[in-house]
Amino acid sequence: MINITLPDGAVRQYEAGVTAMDIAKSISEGLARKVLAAKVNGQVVDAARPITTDSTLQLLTWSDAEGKSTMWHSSAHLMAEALESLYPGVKFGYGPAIEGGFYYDIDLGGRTISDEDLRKIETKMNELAKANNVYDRKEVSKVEALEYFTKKGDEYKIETINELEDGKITFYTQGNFTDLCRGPHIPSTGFIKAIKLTNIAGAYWRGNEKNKMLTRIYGVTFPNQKELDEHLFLLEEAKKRDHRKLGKELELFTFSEKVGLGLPLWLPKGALLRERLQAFLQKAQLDLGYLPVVTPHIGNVNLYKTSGHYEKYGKDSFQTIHTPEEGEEFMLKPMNCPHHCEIYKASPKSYKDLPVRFAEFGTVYRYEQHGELHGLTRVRGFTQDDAHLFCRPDQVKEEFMKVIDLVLYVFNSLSFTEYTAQISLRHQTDRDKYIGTEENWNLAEQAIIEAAAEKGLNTVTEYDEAAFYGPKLDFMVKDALGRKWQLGTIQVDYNLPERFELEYIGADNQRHRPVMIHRAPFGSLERFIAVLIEHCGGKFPLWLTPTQVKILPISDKSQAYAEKVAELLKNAEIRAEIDDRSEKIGKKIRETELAKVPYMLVLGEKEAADNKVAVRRQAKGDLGAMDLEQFISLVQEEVTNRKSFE
RNA sequence: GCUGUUGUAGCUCAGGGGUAGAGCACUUCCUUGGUAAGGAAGAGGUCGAGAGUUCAAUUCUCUUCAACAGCUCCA
Repeated sequence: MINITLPDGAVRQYEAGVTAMDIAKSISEGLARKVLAAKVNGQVVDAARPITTDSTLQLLTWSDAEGKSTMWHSSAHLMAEALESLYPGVKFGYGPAIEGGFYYDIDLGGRTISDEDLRKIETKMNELAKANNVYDRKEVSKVEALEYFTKKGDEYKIETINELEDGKITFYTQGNFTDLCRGPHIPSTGFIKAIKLTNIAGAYWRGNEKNKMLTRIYGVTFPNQKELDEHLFLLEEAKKRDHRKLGKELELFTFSEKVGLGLPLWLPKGALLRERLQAFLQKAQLDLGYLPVVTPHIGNVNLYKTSGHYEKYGKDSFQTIHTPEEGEEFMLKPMNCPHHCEIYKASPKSYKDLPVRFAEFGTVYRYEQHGELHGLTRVRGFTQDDAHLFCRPDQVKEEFMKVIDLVLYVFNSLSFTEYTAQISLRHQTDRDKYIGTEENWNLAEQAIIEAAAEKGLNTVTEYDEAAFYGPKLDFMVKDALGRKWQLGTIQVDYNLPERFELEYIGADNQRHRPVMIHRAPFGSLERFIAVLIEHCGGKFPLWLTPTQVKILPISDKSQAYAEKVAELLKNAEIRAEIDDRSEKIGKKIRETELAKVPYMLVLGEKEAADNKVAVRRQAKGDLGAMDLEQFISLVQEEVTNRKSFE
């Protein structure tokens, strides 16, 4: 008999060789129907794997992330089976589970497939799922494995097997399909109840563009139809909220081929929204002792040679521009920090002056590959809400914590309530790509880890994600549709102060080197606004929205009263517009609703006579008539408290 | 940058080897209407750009530019 410890701490005894599925059945049949895989002593395995020694056991179901990924991985196999039956001779690359589904890279031997084919493949998959074939695991020798795939003529699998260690190779078979696979898998295909193949794309074998381009088919599966429907609904909703679509509809920004790709043009409404965001952050920063600075859009190439950016990114930047007479070289500013370092150097600093915090909404230009450009989230010219804090080594942690507070204040003010932070450290072994000493790196990494812990942030730690000059703390927010976005960033930098030979005079009357912290709560205004648009679906909070109130006179007879109301709103610093077209009120309301203007004031002879306004809230409807003063205080209260739309 | 798909009016889209289509938006006129589309008339396009095939190309072919999806990249 062996002891099995369950997650709640309960210990049960079973015969050696018992499987997770047996144990599930011994607990309840209902549970057994839901078990997709098991975690035995921390390792995810098939529910049918015999357990031979005392172990801890966690049964994995659809509600566990590992349960989902096991199901999706098995779904990739199911899709492969369907493909093989529909397109004999197809060869298979990799077919993993990914966040939100799975894909399989396949070589169709010159054949192409379309969206209609996806429906055919789905149908076949459903058929095979209903057959409820078991995913059967088999250990094979390297020779056997090679023999099998040589016979099949699948060079991709052969290449993969050649890199595997003999004795650790397993095959999984379901129905008529056998694949090289480490596993684990769900018990049988019948657990897959709802299938959607989402799209087709090209992908290089092993992600290397020198290799052959394979066809990648993406899909997602669920244990019931309802969850698939919800998933499809979210996809629809995401499409509706796409910031590129809303940006056009709400007249926030545009692009012009003539101006250049990746260079957004802000339309008046978008520009005003942007300025309000800037003003909001600027006020918060002034309160926290930041000092505004302004620097030019170009800088002498020597500036970036000093900073190290030229060496690292010069080839991938916009090329330098030259003065006609002297032949001096300038670069478009890819970063604000070198300029800020020079500002720091403009006057001698005492330890009493520190920390010094220079803030600038600095527009930077970076060459991004053509295929990378995407709406406002990936552009070639963008404005960072940048600041650089120069402090003493003993101030790093405290400054870092203050920045964390600021970032969270910004998120909360914009109703991003779910966020995590990623601590990005060096690669654990490969350290050639970093600038700076081992000692400084260790100090910086430690400061971040401690500050994040003391602030009680929900963090994940990633190695090999640090910038070349220092470790960082990146904030990821979850938007209203549950999608994750990377926004703000805080980075410790021991490198630039060294390169720019920044100094301060200490209490000991000696020269010391300050530490620099880069930080940007929004990251880039462009990207942030894109995320904000999608988060709120274009229904901006009242304090940010371009037009707060639309005044809708019922007919010309109410025009004079409408103008009077508009004047009073303007005096109260409320952004209002009058729709004075000779259209019917129904049409004006419809258009204002679609333009997502939060408040409408329907003004007719009745309101004029009573000196009132009839208030309508976007998406909610008629709120009834009230005194104008009452409406103004309603709006002002909502603005002051930075309420989210709903 | 690579692979695939797409490019027709300001927007959303239909069409198709022989004088270019709709709805919305726009302009003018009529209408003065009470909480999600009142009516009429008008204007608006080198069918992304360049070349080729053809008597004839917006339509077919090639090249190119851009957008979209994915891959690779991201200070």
